Amino acid sequence: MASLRKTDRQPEDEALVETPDLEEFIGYNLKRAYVIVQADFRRALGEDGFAPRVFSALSLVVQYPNVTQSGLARMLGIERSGLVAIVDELEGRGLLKRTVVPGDRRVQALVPTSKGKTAYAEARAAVRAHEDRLLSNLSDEEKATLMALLGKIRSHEE
Amino acid sequence: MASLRKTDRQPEDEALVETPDLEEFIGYNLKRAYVIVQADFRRALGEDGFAPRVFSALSLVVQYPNVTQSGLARMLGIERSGLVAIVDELEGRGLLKRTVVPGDRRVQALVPTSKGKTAYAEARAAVRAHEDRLLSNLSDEEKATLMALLGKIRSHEE
DNA sequence: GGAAACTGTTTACTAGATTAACGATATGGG
DNA sequence: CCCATATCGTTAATCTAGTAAACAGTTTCC
Repeated sequence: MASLRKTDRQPEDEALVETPDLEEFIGYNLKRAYVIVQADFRRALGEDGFAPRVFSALSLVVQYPNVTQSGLARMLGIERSGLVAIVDELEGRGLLKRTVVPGDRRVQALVPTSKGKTAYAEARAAVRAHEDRLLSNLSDEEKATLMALLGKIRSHEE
Repeated sequence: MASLRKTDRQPEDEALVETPDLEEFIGYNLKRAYVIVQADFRRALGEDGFAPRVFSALSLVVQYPNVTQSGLARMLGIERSGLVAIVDELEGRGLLKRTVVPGDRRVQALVPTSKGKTAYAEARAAVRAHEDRLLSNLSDEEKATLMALLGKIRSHEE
């Protein structure tokens, strides 16, 4: 048999193989693309950098200071129980504070520290660099088109 | 999301952070879109339907009969150890068989049963219906454009 | 002949996320 | 006012998807 080093040969005795069905599905292509982008994101931000979801949370806290955890979870589309660890991490790194809200002792508003704002600005630059590099084979117009089409899918969000 | 107001914008924010907006990142939009499509996939295929990755594996086994597990894992972009459970499930449901390959006693070729081919044809129809419905606000041309753009990202595979 | 590589598998671990429950608090109706 | 109901942040248990490392058996190559 021939060498099977990098690519796997398919049996020649079968009928000629057509284009795989999988490639026709948007969902499959979406996932494969997402995995690539996510892996590159992590690589770009490094070992002790932000995970994508932590970066997203910090971004929203910087953009919407005094947001509550429930509000943040809603924005991120995750359960508020799942947000606790994320906020713990960000608070542990001194990037935000849980603060008391006068008038409602249930909630704790999330406020970015100045260190948090700086860290976010730096991380955002790193993320932009990562996307610019990874997507350098897409023109600005193509990127805008992709955003618009993903937005059409996202229109199914609550 | 749009219902949330920005609060207490401090002057120093402007200096440090221009418009921190998650929506500008391809990765974020990709993930949000992926989550929606995947959730709808599962809803459409039902409680005891295929999970996306199981569907993908079955698809490839039907189209590439006699593929090995290593080859299949490579095609799916996952580790071969992670494929064992998927193949176990498909074999347990009688949809494929692990068969001995004369000439190489290490590998076990994966062959779809006729039940497996039928089940795949039905599942594929269900997945197509799910995508047609979910993406009904995209024209055929837009879907093709989206595929092409995702393909450009996927060109970074391997 | 022997080192290196490959196959399928098990085991252990991680990350991400969900559900259900909880105590504390807030709110609105009667 | 009281009480039912809802909300907030949190913990704990569980689930899924996926990786990494090791393994015995097998094959390839020099």
